[in-house]
Amino acid sequence: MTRTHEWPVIALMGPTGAGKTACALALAREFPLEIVSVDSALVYRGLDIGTAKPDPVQQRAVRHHLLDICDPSEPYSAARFRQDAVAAIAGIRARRRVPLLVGGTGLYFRALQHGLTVLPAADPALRCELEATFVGRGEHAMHQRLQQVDPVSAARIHPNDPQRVLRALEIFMLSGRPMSELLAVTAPSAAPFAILNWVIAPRERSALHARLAARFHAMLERGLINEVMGLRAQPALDADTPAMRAVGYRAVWQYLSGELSFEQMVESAVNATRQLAKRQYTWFRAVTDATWWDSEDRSLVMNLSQAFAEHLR
RNA sequence: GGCCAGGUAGCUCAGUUGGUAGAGCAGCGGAUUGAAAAUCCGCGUGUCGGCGGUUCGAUUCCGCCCCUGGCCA
Repeated sequence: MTRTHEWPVIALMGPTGAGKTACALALAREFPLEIVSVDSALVYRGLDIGTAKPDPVQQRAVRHHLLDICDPSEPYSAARFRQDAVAAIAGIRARRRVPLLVGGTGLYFRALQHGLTVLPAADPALRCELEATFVGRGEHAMHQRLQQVDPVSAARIHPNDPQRVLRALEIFMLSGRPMSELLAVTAPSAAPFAILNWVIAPRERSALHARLAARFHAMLERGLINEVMGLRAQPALDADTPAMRAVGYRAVWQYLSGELSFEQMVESAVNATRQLAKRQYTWFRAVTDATWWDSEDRSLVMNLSQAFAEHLR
């Protein structure tokens, strides 16, 4: 147990609804684990039911990190995640415990494992300013501006992708240098430890679909609408706040403001969940060194703990 | 039973003055560097309800039948 810090960190990734939490808790009964959440929605305080956040009982059973660390009115980021995760893992190892990364946010896994280029941080005020400058100046005005200052990025980023166009322009405004140049000159630094990638997912994604619909109905029964009503009552939150665009929350918000009927809300939320799962598969399939575990396999937990024991040896 | 309106992609519908059809949504594949549960890109063969008839050619016109909805009995 004294050489804990030398073991590679296991990353348990999987699409929403694949049963990551249950697996992690089962492993924690056998090994001295602490869990580091890799999830862009679980960081927000007050988003509990709709994010399927581990409940208080589960959180008492195993120590969890990176849950409820951010107010929903302020945006979290991949860069903050990387810092927070590295710090959390260092702390766990200092306690001579074993860290386990668990989550479904592909960008965060990548940012942690392969690092991020040093770039200027997001600047909300500048973003507002840029939005205001280009509004009403044509569909692709901002992209055309980017074309002038950073043609390489402009060629890579589709004109219809406002988020990335804005970010590239923001980087140029803040640093005076094109994003493409910064990416080219500085290599991102990899994680200060080895990571072993495990993916838990049904072999056939369609196996998830029925379960995701049932799970959303269960969330409604557990009070999801009340949870969103509480969030809507916070003056700092609106429909465009990143946290309120999370799967389920956006649809319930629209339902509460009368844009969707109840049936439309349910349909929209369940569709969004399926689409999220699909995008997660795309991320995980791109992890070339990952070991895939079939979440439908009855002996999954047994197999996982066997493999886990091997790696701790 | 009679009349009317419909039956086209998984769903909601458009369309073809006769040359075998296309949107939205869903679905599928992909991208992803401080918003990522976000944002974006790409992918459309389907007995055009069935059977006959007219025609070089019918999803389109005609006839009969079946189904759905409405109105009348």
